[in-house]
Amino acid sequence: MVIIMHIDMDCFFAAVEEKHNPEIKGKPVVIGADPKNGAGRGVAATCNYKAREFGIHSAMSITQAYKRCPTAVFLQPNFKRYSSTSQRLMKIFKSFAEKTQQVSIDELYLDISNKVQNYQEAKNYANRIKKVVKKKEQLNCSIGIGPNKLIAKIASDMNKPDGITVVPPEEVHNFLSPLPVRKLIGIGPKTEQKLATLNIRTIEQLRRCSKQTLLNRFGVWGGYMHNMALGKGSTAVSNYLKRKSIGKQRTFDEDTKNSEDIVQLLYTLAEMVHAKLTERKFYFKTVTIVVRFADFDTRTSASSTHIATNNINVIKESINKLIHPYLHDQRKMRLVGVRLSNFTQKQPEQMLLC
DNA sequence: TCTGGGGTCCTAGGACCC
DNA sequence: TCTGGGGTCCTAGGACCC
Repeated sequence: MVIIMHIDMDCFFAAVEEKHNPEIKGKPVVIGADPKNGAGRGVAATCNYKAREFGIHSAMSITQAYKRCPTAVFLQPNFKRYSSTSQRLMKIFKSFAEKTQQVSIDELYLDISNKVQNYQEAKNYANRIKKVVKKKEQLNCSIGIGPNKLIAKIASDMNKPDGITVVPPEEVHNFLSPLPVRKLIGIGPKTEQKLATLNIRTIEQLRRCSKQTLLNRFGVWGGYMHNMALGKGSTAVSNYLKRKSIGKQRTFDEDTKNSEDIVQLLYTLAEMVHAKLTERKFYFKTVTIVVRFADFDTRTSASSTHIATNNINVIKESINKLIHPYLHDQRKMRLVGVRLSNFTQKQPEQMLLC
């Protein structure tokens, strides 16, 4: 019997800050952009449950969050702190299963099929994991257990914070049926809206819809959605993940039309991206720049070299070439970014000088 | 009114090759 | 003048996730 577990830390960034800074415990805490007394740009990355009582949530604009609770503790994210905590946590989790798959800084799957006999034992196993995490790191997590990754993932979200939700195979249908389609991975606001026009709002309604209807409306993705509604999901728990791209983007403090500032920022981003590239000993073929105008219209433009390289000058030359048409746009720019992709790890063959 | 930054995956069209 | 089909690579945009 396959038993998959999904572990998700509760309000991870905020919890790490509270642990590091005990005097803010019990207060609403928002991690994200600097609110600058209500004039800040950007969004809240996460917040604790106390802040949620004020209606603050992640991805909310930081000025909105500030309006809802000006007295909250606003902190800028300290990624070094989060990633070192994450590394220690992952080490703990990985000691509980041979097959694990980390999906983000605070989330992972465990295949515990060979660790427990049944779902009751799986629940006890989850309790043991939580105890160790609480003792070693003073942090809470929520755990979902099910016959595949999809069910485990949805389950872990059901009893937050500090919860355990177990969904044995025979309960999968009842578990999923009443939930909104939005709970399924990959169904976001757009797909939710399109499904609503077919009168499909719950997972049960999605399951009862004919597969052919979904295939006609959404293509292969429709068939995949139908499978999810039936509770089918992948059980492959593997850590193998190849980096596909490395990028950096930055929002200007104020929208600008100043070409020098724009190119300067792109060069700075290029250097940061290049540093990451060399750290990983990668060679790239494609440079993509992204430009967001003040009206949020976002454009990307890419160019590729025939042979992979790790030369920073290639990045800068591509930037010069790609940014040029956008500098003549009437609108001010809000954000620019640089992304490298199409990687090889081997040194590209030397070009023959002839 | 305002909307960050790091990513992945998919689609669709065009160029080009055989 | 009209004309195929398969494959690969590149580019642009969109949807989604944490």
